[in-house]
Amino acid sequence: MDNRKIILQCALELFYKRGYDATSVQEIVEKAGITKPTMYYYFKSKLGLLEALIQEKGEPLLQAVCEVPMRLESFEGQLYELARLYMSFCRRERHFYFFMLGQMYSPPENEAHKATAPFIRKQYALITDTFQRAEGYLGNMNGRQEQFAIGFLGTINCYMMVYNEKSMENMLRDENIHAVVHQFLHGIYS
Amino acid sequence: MDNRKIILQCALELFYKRGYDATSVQEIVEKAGITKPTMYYYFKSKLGLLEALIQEKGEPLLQAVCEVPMRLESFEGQLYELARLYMSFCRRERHFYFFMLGQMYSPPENEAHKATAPFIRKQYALITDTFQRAEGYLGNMNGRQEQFAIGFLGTINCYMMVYNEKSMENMLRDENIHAVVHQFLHGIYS
DNA sequence: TTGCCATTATACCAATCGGTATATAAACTG
DNA sequence: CAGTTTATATACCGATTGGTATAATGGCAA
Repeated sequence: MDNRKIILQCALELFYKRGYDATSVQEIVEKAGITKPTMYYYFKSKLGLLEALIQEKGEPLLQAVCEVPMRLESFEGQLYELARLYMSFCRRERHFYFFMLGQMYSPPENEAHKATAPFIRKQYALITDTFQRAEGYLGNMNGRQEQFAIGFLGTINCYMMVYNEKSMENMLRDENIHAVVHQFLHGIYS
Repeated sequence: MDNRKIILQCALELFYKRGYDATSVQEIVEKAGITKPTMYYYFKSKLGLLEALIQEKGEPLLQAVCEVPMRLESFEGQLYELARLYMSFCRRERHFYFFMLGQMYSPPENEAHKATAPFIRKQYALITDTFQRAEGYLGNMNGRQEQFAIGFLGTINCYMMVYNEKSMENMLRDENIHAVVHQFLHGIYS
């Protein structure tokens, strides 16, 4: 099999379990069954390895989020579709998603944070656009579009954390997707 | 001044900026203007230093959260008081709070995560109790008390992240406290 | 003064860190 | 076949890591 992909996968699992800083290059190459120069041949540094990981695992999510408004006209429909998208992605790429989630809250001066920040900012920008386009439907948001985006993704992430501790199998059922969006739109009452 | 407290404060600022793993003992003692054996005299290890930090900075928050239901009868009043408490604490101990927030999402096998997990679990337990006691008011929650607790704290944390990037001065105004709890209870509509 | 105990520093440890110079093996190219 | 490129390993680098053995302070009690 392709050594490059093996390295990426092993690195992801170790980054997820131990974090970027705490994972040594030595551990990665041992797990991958290769040696250091091989890793430095494909990725010019430990940071380069992380960047490649973000690029190759993250791009499909950004692409999918991008395409949602092109397929759906209703604002609420877009929200449901986004929730479904994120939960589906999180189930498929669980280690990657929770690793990124952790980086989001990690110190801004951190090397790993800087590598992850653009990917996360792109997500927020796309979701903020979704609220921006709903201006006629939601009324005047007083520039709180980004706050809504953060709150929306935050609510989804809370749910995913809950399901992560039980099982993620049921998470994708329509009633659960509905519950997340409903909580964001209408709160826990009703 | 007390060297012990200087070490704790310097460690916190470095942990916040760079993360626990990426911060070396050498950096801490240099910033504190002392040498390594002094640090190892007060805290027997780097991990011991972190544990002392969590204990001494975190205990007041747990204590305050504990006392909320003793002072207030109304469920919604308790929620407002909790939101005010967290925002006030976050403003007073900003570096500590965001450091803990980052640890919450960090890998479970991580040494630093294990040290912070009990503190975070205690918080969730106390908030879960608040929802449990509101059973008569909220109706049957079908065992979703903990999910509500996670969602409630999650919503508050999202708001604090938003205010952290602007200014935290206005965060404590009554209308903002109200907005957070209202979003949790009634959603972004209404 | 004497002795004890709390506090701090000098100087060091083995282990590990990210990264590389160099050599080699295999595969493609002419 | 020879020459080049791609892919991999051995063996090493200086720097830094968390941690400590040892000794010197300083103040306080007897």
